[in-house]
Amino acid sequence: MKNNGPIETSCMHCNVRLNSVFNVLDEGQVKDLCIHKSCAVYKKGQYVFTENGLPAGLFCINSGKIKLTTTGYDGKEQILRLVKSGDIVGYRALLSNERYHCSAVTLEDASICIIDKKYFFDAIESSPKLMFEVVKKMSQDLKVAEDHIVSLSQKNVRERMAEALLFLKATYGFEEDNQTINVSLSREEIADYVGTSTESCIRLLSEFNNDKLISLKGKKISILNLQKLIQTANIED
Amino acid sequence: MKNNGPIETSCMHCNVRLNSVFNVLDEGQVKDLCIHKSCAVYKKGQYVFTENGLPAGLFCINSGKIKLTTTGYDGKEQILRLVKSGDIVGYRALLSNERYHCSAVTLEDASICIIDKKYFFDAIESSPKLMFEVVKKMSQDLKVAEDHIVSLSQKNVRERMAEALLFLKATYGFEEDNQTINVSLSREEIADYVGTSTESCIRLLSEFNNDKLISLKGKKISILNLQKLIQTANIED
DNA sequence: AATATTATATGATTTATATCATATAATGCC
DNA sequence: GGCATTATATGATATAAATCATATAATATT
Repeated sequence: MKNNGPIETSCMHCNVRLNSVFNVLDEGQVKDLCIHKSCAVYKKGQYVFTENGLPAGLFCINSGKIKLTTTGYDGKEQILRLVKSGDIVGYRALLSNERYHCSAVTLEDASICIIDKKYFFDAIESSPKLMFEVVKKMSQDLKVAEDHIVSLSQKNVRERMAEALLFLKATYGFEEDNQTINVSLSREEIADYVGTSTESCIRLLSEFNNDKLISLKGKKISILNLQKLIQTANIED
Repeated sequence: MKNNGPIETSCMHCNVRLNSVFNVLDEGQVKDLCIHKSCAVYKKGQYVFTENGLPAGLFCINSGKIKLTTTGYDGKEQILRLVKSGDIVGYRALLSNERYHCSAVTLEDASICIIDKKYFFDAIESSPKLMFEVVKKMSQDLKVAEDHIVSLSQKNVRERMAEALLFLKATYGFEEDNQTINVSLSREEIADYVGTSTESCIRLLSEFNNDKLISLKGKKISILNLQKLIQTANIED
């Protein structure tokens, strides 16, 4: 049932302005852009692009959540970035004219546009504003990556686990109850982000649960004591 | 004696083309650029810019080696990037209009140009080629950072140490003897890159030395058995 | 619905690596 | 040149976290 390719849909209903980097474009530019993009619907677990593939364009997430993963040593998966609606993905390889060094997989059903490569390059060349937006996006991703490096180098697993929960909350926000993190990841996926074993991940979540920092209901994690979670993460401020 | 500020020198003797991103400029553009940059000589250990500072321009390394470091938890230093002559530094914060999130410190005496901020922005706006060069640079740094994340998440200290030596070799190359890595870092600095304790770093270098993978002479490290070091690093290929 | 498969959970054990301790070598300083 | 400081080295110990093992719960599959 899975991985049978995305279902193409009309592009008329999706609003490209959703994607923050395009907010700098004016009405005419957006209209023009829409001609050169096509939308597709992806089922949960489908690949948007894969490691070592060649970029054909820029992907814009209209709805749904995406993980960017790379295959590490002994085939172990590493989650590099987590992406939400409004974000662009695949811009790095596209801009630097390289193959993808990671894969993009949907974490839930998603609607994603692809903007034609040639058109995108024309667009950023003619609109410095747009170019700066994309540059800012990459700059932000670089900062996040380097923060992750410091965390992995200097923090223990417990601290990183608490930090990861705060990161998930910051990225995807809460559900209507104002405490449940609005994303469903398996314990293994969380471990693949934190850089630990699945067992250690499960154990620590259990501990946090026992300590009433969080509560667990299946894959859904609720933050009960934000202050204590921040303390556990050992965040400086 | 240290940190008494860089000594300003004439800009006439330094060739901006050294800096790879500027290779795409033509003769006239280089000449123009030279008017808007100023060179400075730094002693070993001096700060080029510091964490939380505001960027005044783009730094180009004419000669010397630089480390980009950030202060982690409990004040522990993390080395994020290592830079050599021809490279640019401080571009991330400059482009995204943010404060520096890391400091740049010279590892040896260095000659560094600073290109005026306003002029640099004009230059990249008028020259898409230059813009793309800078974007490629950031893209490369992002890739390296994400590779580092995978390594920190999935490899043990021994593997990361071997990998770090290969990284130092790839970055700075060998001396004339074709085996001595052309950079002098303290054991603590290497540990701050690898993400381990100074003691573990010293111990592992000692081990590699005993196993004839490398040889040690003060801060100078020579690679004696590249093949075995690659194996130890557990590099896939 | 029944069975197979995968995900979550938790205990027991091992191991890598940090930490603490102390010694020696190298470097900076008056 | 001699003294202080810092860097390197190595041993002993503690401990965080991986690994191995097994059980149960939750999902898929037929």
